Amino acid sequence: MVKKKSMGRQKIKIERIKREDTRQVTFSKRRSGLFKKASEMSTLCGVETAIVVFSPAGKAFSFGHPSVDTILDRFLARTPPQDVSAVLPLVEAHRAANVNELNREYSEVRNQLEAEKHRGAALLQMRKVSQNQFWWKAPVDELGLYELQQLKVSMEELKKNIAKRGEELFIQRSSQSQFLAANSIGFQSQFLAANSVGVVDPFIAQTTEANTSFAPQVITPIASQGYDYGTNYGYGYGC
Amino acid sequence: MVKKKSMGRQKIKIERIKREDTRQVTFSKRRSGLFKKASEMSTLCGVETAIVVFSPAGKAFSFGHPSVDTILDRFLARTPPQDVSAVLPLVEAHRAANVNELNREYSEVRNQLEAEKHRGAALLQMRKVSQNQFWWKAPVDELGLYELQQLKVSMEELKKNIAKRGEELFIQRSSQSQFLAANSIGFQSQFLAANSVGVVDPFIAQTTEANTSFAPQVITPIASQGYDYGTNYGYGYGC
DNA sequence: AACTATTGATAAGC
DNA sequence: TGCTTATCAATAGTT
Repeated sequence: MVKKKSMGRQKIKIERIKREDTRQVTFSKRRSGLFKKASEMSTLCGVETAIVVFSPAGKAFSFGHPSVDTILDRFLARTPPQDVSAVLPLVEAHRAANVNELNREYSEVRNQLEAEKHRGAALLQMRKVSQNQFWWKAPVDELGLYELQQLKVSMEELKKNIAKRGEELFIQRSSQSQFLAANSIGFQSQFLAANSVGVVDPFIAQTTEANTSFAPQVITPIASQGYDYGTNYGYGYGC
Repeated sequence: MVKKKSMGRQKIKIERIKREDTRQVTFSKRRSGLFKKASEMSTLCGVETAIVVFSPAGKAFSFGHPSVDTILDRFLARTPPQDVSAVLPLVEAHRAANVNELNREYSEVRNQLEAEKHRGAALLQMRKVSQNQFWWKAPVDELGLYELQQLKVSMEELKKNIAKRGEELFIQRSSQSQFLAANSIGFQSQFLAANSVGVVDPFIAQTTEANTSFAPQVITPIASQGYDYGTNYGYGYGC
């Protein structure tokens, strides 16, 4: 009989750890692990890396290879005059907000994607598909019997929804329905009439290419070569 | 006898990888892993993290939770500015560059997000739905005419796929098909016939008002509260 | 980009 | 914190 000495590592959900002591321990461990990873990457790949972490208490922890300041200076292109924000806020703040928002959403989405991983192949598949086409174009090949059954049930539901929605739109537009007339198509019953699929009408929504992408590429400043890959870091206080 | 499909991961020495292609691949993988770790740590421990990486080519990659700038500004204790005209262009260009890098860095996930935004509420809704149910249960209410039109076309496709898949499974399991029988679901032709998923004929170009700008967002001020981590050290030459 | 055999990281428990 | 162990997660080498 052997009594296990520990339960070993357990899987955890990526969400704020409630217990304070545990949270602190985890922070310490992971921070260490993160810095180690950064160090390895820097050495292995010949890149320069800087990390800054602020604990809730406002304490700063940092890692830099070769040095935090060197990298941050480069990143921020910090120029002598250290004053900028009094006025640039207008256009600038908006952009900063975008970045902020972008980051937030990145985390959010990634967490969601992470969650989806555990929901089986069907959803994973969906995710891929959603990148290219509309979700309903998802290939059925990966679906198993159970999923197909679900699909069947859901299709019935969907059918009802579509019918309902179709009528809504129909009614909604009937008053000014030049298009409807022009196409001699009504939603009412035809909408779901049998399997026979009607022909798609030529009208197509213009993709508003009023795109919101961010500003076109701005070449990243910089460069400089000749690195020093001596993993030369150590612990120390306040600096 | 089973032939191993790969040697699996091998231990490596932490030193600059010589092969260019391998180094690049490793950089990509580890950078992704590093950012993920940072994201997890931020969430788990409620800390703010920023990472900046410069490739040898001078290309910048960054990660920030909640945002790189917020954190770096704080870290550098940048003082309130006054002289704008001279610096604005520089800073602006930088921000733009940063945004650009963000875009690159999160391309996979963000593209999806972007796509969803451009597509309006429908897909966003889908994303939510995917957390709970199966994608095909996505409500149709949010769909506009254009989407419905797409749906119609896609349903035809889907129908074919389902039929095909259904037959595959049918054949594949015909010998032990109690499952099918028990559920009174036949895939062959019945499957689709029974559901008669014929769809629509929407039309009309609809301006998807999915006007995709990012929601303005105030930069998250730094919180400071709670606990106090004892150790405050930093890696790096700098100091 | 996808796949595994491995190595590496780490949640628990002391 | 530091150590240990059992697991979980990341990833090197291949295809």
